[in-house]
Amino acid sequence: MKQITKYVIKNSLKRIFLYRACLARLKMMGVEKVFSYTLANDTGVTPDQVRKDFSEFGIRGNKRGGYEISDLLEKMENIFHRNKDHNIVLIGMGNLGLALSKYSKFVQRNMNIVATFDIDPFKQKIRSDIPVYSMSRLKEIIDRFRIKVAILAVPEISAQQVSDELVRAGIKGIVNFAPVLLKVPPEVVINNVNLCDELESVIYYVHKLMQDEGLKNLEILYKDMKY
Amino acid sequence: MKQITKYVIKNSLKRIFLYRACLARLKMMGVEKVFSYTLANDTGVTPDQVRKDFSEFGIRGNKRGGYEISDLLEKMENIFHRNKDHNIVLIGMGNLGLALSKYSKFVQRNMNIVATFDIDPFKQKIRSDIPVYSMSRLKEIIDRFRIKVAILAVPEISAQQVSDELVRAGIKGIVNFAPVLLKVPPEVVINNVNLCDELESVIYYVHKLMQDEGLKNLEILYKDMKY
DNA sequence: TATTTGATGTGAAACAAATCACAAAATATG
DNA sequence: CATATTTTGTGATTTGTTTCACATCAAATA
Ligand SMILES: NC(=O)c1ccc[n+]([C@@H]2O[C@H](COP(=O)([O-])OP(=O)(O)OC[C@H]3O[C@@H](n4cnc5c(N)ncnc54)[C@H](O)[C@@H]3O)[C@@H](O)[C@H]2O)c1
Ligand SMILES: NC(=O)c1ccc[n+]([C@@H]2O[C@H](COP(=O)([O-])OP(=O)(O)OC[C@H]3O[C@@H](n4cnc5c(N)ncnc54)[C@H](O)[C@@H]3O)[C@@H](O)[C@H]2O)c1
Repeated sequence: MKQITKYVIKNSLKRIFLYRACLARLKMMGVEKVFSYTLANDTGVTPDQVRKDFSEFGIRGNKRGGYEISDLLEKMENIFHRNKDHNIVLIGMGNLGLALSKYSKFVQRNMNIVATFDIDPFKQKIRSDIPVYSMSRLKEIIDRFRIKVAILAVPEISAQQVSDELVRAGIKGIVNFAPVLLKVPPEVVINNVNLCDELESVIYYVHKLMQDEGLKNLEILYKDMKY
Repeated sequence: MKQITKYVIKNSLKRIFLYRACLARLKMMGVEKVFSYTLANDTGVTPDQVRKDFSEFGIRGNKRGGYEISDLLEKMENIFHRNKDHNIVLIGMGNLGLALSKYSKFVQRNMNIVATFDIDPFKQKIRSDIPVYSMSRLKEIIDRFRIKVAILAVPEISAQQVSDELVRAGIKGIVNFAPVLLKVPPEVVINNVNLCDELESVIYYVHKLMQDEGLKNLEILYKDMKY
């Protein structure tokens, strides 16, 4: 009945995030306008790609004049629904969960962890701005705040079971830090973040690079690791 | 002089990690053999893809007989240099750094954080299995342990400066958790992990899914979010 | 206002990745 | 031992993504 839905975020979307981060920085520096090649230079992609990506997401500038940064950012905010607040829950207040609950960038981007949950009564006593609830109150809180997205930071062994609970409680998207492939119904979005794999990837590429040094191979590597 | 090298790990490599995780689990369960469709079922890709990926990484099974799990895992260990130990350093023992330093999966996969560093003398007093050094000892330790890979968990504002220090000390690969694009020489591999983006991606896809429900759009979404 | 300049936006072309289709090989079966 | 069956491995094909090339438009200039 349950099926695997293991997703990889599209590269063009990742690049849009990149552009946005860059634009936000430029805006802070007082810059008002950009051209596709400005963004390209700053993010390491080609100007063509910037424009194609914008085209894909329906973002348009004005010919000759480039793009108005505020305008561009506003359009992106709309695309990503960043003008509204997003309430999130976090399950598992262990090492990782605790760190994530303290991460201020989430709030800065309007993503509020409004509640955290843990099976361990001891964890429920953590003094923190965000309340730590017992798992029995999961559905109640998710319903009350109309929460659709959860961060899962429980041990591998409990991940599937907690994921099932989340889906039953109405969660539609999960950022999963446990190194397991969750089985969820097809209408639930899973984004697996596997930090071991991220580290291993780097080790893999570093080895590849050191094995056969020289520019020829650098180029091959670059092909392998496209932006 | 410095240039941006912002990489995205190739999807085929990500899938190999997926297969390996699956194989490890099957092995633990006492299974000895797999077919491409076994792996495919478990990981949500197609059997063709599994075989093509194996082909790309030079892994071969035997016709009709499928693949011997131990053999397969050994081949993968070789590809990923997992038979040897990998010494790593971690910079920034704040919320995230502390969590990462306690993550046992790194050790299980032969990736040992042998030293951590922090600018804050208070952090250097953290009682932990892994020593916390002052930044002044960075080069000394990196040289002593012949370390090539670092995890960067310092604030956004210091990330570039610390990255420069790491590169000067001989680091060739960095997993960067700060939401900035580091400028490094082309022979240094950067893997940016941006948890805000990961969360936002999920919000984006959940919205997309809810906006226009129904199976037709589910299919479109799947195209957007390929395995 | 006409002309030049410079950047966008987008089809077309080139390239890359995934799927298909089937020959080849290993095993099972009669 | 010949034949049927099953699964791999890989060219061929399709599908998707990036790069190229240039028409188009907006602004600057004369
Ligand atoms: N620590 C890290 O840096 C790190 C890095 C990457 C991935 N991860 C992954 O994140 C997850 C958490 O890692 P961690 O190091 O924080 O582990 P941890 O053991 O420190 O924390 C896990 C927390 O989950 C709680 N928990 C256990 N079962 C539960 C359940 N059924 N319902 C609710 N809560 C439950 C525990 O009480 C604990 O507080 C693991 O899957 C791990 O593999 C951790
Ligand atoms: N907390 C999280 O869950 C989280 C999640 C994703 C990304 N991040 C990113 O990871 C980084 C660290 O986040 P955090 O929450 O752990 O922050 P933090 O402030 O808790 O920790 C940062 C640590 O880096 C140390 N530091 C500062 N400047 C330094 C320097 N020049 N050299 C060495 N050490 C230095 C500080 O003393 C501190 O201990 C940030 O870039 C953040 O954006 C954090």
